[in-house]
Amino acid sequence: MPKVNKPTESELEILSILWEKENATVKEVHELVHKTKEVGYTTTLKLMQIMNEKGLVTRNVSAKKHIYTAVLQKEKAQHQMVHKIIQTVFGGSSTQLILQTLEKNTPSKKELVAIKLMVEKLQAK
Amino acid sequence: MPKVNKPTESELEILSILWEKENATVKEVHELVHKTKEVGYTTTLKLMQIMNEKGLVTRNVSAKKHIYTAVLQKEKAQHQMVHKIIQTVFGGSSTQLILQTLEKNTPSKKELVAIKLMVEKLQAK
DNA sequence: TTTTGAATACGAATTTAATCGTATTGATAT
DNA sequence: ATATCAATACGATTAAATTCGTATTCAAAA
Repeated sequence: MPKVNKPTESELEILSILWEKENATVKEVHELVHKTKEVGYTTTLKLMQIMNEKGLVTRNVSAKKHIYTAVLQKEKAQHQMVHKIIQTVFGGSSTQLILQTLEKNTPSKKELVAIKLMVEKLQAK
Repeated sequence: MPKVNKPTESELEILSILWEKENATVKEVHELVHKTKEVGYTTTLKLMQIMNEKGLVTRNVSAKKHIYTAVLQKEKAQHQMVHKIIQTVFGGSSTQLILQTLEKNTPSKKELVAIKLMVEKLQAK
């Protein structure tokens, strides 16, 4: 088993930032994290170092300011999380998740069209 | 704020069982939990007692074997979790979640029809 | 009644995650 | 070269979740 590096809550927050910015220094990440949470700089630093050890991110150390990049890709994390949620609270049915999400968050006209197109594309196969 | 009792990982596992069985004793819950995880009886017991303190479950104590029932309802938990995931890894777009889930877990013909019907129902409004 | 065993209660240890203070490093401006 | 200061390294503490051992309780069988 290739080991599923499930990021923790805080790690996910940092990953989101890295996905957004492609890559970033600790300072840049911290500035964004700090907007949301009251937390010290070295806390963010430490978390990113741990994430590096875990292999969730890599970093370029050639300069003094290390440049971090996400290793765990967004799509992978999305899939992991969706899969988990389907198994734990939707009895393994992705359709249940979809139906309920449609009901609770009625998408815009445009989005509904996009979803319908996707369904039809899958039906065509 | 009415306080969002976010269940932990282990608590969720127990809740799933209670949702399934409507209500259950510690022994019944533990037997199922134990199939998946190597964990002692008193661990499950303690968790359920803590969940009771938190208000995630209630219990009927009139007999020696306490009967536990979920307070946090399945739909509520589903919604909480879906909402969270949409915010953290799908940039707030429920449609992104839906499209990706469709792609990754191609539902059956029948399910595709159900989803399409739901979309059309929403479009009609 | 007394014994027995299943069940709960509860304290405490362990593990994992998050936080932070202080030490050290290294580039750059003087 | 040296002082400065931004940046990283790292140990240690705190907090939260999980685990479990032992004590206690209680109903039913003997």
